[in-house]
Amino acid sequence: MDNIDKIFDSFVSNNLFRDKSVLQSNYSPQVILHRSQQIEYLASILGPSLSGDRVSNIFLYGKTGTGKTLSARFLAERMETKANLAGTNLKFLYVNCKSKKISDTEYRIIAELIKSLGKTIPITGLPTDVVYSRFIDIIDDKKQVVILILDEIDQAVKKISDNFIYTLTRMNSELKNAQISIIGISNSLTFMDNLDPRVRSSLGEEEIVFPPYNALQLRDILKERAEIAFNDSVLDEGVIPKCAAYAAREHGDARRALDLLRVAGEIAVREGSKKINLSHMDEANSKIERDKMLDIIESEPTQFQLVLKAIMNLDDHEEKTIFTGDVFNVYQEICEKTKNEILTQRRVSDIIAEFDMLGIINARVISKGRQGRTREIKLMLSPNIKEKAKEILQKSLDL
DNA sequence: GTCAATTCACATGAAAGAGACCACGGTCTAGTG
DNA sequence: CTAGACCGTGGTCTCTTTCATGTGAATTGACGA
Repeated sequence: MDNIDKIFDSFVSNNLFRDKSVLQSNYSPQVILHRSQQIEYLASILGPSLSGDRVSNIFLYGKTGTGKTLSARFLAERMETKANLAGTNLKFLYVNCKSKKISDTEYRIIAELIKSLGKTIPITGLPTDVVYSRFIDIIDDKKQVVILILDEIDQAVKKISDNFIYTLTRMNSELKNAQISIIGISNSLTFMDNLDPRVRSSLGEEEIVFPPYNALQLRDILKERAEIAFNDSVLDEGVIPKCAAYAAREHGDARRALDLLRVAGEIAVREGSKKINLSHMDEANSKIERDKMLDIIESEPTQFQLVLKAIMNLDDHEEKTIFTGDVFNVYQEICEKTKNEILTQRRVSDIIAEFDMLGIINARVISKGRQGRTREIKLMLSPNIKEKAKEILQKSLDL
């Protein structure tokens, strides 16, 4: 009882946060710091759309958390209001190709686009070309300029194929009244290189690079947001610089920096502390790291967890490096014990590759001469995460 | 000793099947006037 | 007569399996010095 009261009290009387939403990633600030160059350039390219002209397709790229999405949406909003005043039909459609809902299929991306136009379409069940033509119909309904913002477009292309973009860029030729342009946003800098040349030239009519923020710029951003988010003088000296430094190490990811600050705040509130200090920061940093991993592990399907379990068992017992064959054997044992279906080696091999992508393990393809070719696997979880991960696996596999 | 062929133990690709899902459209049922 | 429940259809999606082909170096064995 008392404890619960205490917990509640710490929330009620918490005078650290003024407005926490400012630190959430979907918050869009009034001003965007250190991006004026990019934004102005973008604006100058998009400008003609205000008078109803088609504008070049644009390709934005930069690492995560460099303000690509933010800048694009910021400008989209401003331009839409401007267009309203001027009486031009200008529409921005924003789609994140990576979000779970979309789950990276051509069909759903179009479906999402249609939905954001206010029309609906079955989530599945229609042939893809029908969806396209319906999309075209809707857009071509009246004279307007439509600008598609395709966020994380590299993900879409990886899962689907690049002729998806090609179709989109070619769509203009089928439109009679409307004009369509594309803003592609990508995290990967090399994304453009392995595209079909036709797509590359049509998508990349203009390119804007978003360089990572350096520690100083991050500091400015953090300071600005922190002033709104926190009450006065709750941040210890050095918290923001440290936060900026952490994030700068992670290739200048501003989103990460803001998360860090928010979590540090939350930890401080929970502790009932009056201030946020450096130790909160450190804790926040490891918590974010840990949560991310554990979340991934927990949400993984059963078979993936079984394979991971096999890898962890091997990692526990043996000092020597782990190979695919070993994993598969242990995996089979575990499956028999837990009465799970046993997948083929082929599939397990893919699963291991996916773990590699997730950063849970580090796998390297090596050739051992006569002993064949295999992956050399190393578990990349730090000890305390590993323990937690074990618990999660126990829970979700045994019962 | 040297060099090419062999061979291992998988990696990597392609294709195709199983099972789940979902809107659509038609049919059936029950409730309403 | 109409709204809602219920089914079959046609399509997609994801997860797997099956079949095929690729691969890099340790090993082998033939060859020549």
